[in-house]
Amino acid sequence: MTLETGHRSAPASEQELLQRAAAVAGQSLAELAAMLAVQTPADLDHNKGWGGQLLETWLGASAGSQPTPDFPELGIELKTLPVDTAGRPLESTYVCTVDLQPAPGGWHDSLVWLKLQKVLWLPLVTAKNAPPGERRIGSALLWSPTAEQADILQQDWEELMELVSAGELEHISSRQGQYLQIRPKAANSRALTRSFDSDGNASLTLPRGFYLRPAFTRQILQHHFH
Amino acid sequence: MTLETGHRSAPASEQELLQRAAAVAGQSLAELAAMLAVQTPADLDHNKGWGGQLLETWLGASAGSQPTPDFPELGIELKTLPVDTAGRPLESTYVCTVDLQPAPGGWHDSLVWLKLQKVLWLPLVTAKNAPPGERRIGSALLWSPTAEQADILQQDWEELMELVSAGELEHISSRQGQYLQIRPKAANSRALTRSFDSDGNASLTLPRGFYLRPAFTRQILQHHFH
DNA sequence: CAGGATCCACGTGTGGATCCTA
DNA sequence: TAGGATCCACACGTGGATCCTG
Repeated sequence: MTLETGHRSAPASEQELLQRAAAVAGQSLAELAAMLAVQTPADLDHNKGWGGQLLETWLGASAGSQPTPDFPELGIELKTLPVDTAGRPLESTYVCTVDLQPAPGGWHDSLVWLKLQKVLWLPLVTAKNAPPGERRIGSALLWSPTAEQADILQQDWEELMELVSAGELEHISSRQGQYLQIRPKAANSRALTRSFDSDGNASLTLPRGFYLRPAFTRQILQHHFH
Repeated sequence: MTLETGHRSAPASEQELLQRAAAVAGQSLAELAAMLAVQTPADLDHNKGWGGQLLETWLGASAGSQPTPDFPELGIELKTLPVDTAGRPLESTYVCTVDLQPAPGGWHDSLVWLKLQKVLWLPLVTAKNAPPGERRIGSALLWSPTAEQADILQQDWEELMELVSAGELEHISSRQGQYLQIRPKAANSRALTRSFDSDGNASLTLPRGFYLRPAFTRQILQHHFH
């Protein structure tokens, strides 16, 4: 394995992407950070995305924050997934921002579907109270939803977007959705973004994001590694 | 409706049983207790089975505590089910005692299967902190497991009984089993009953029972009352 | 502002314990 | 001791809040 620093070219194929992931499987994030000449923080309190961005760099994901999959040419989205020592996901997984002034369009036009069609799940094994550097990179899983999973994701998305489109944002609860939920996605609870109410009038509300529930990502990992 | 006291003859048919159940649907347990000339306790702390036994009396279930369905001629087991005001089961449901020195025999010979083949679920609507007399009798549901439900119950039973038969009782956790679990069923944690260990030697352990998880009975009621 | 995510207080669920009757 | 069940402390899950980077 060659030690490289700085940015890296995008992988040319699924195979190359999987090889890059396999090359660091078993390593700690501190080891990967050293290879990339990046500092390892003592905690994630003020840098929650550190692990994900470290692996984006290593794997050669497109820089920047664009509403597209991380590897546009491959149609693959990268998601790191904090798991406990038994391999069970510990947190929900952010998918994308909810468009609160949505253009017309169905599930198959949605950003959620675009991003979830093919995902490279990269477990980060996180022991209790362990610092970020001690997290270990697990075996990557290149996943696409089964027909059943896609059906339920679509149902969830349609149920939620129906309310968004009707301006019923205040009637959306994080408890809705079997696999997919809508939760706040903002700097803080005072942040505001443009939306509209049920009368069609412009208004301002807390920005929201789509998230996958832990129960769903647990199912995905169990299904493949059990 | 005739007011009757004391014991009642067993119902001669499913239809008669369902009619007796329908006759008290909507009533409070205090009203039923008055009809049966039974005292209503102020709480259930020292009489947890009061509601169940009241309805056994009203419906004409066989007296006594025998390891058979409550209506042997009809092959029907009666289960009262405490539910919240939204109709969601609040507690697990006791099925029967676990035989800790089991005779050989499969799922279809088991007491669990015998009792669960046909169950009359009788919801008892229980508002928060409401006394026993204020519980209201709901609409009865005569249920038999679907093929899928029966499959999972069988899987659970086989997984659990394999451990019991191997004397691995101490390795059984209440967390095992998707629908069916094994939990203590005793006067207290010092109670002991005969069993044997993994070396085949006689020993004494806490008596256990089979229980249905609330998630399962919620599924049953939802499926029928949607 | 979109994407990279985690933090943590608090409500819900339930595993273990328990009680009465026949 | 089998059957009728419920009680309740506490672990666990998660909904709402939050933080950094490009």
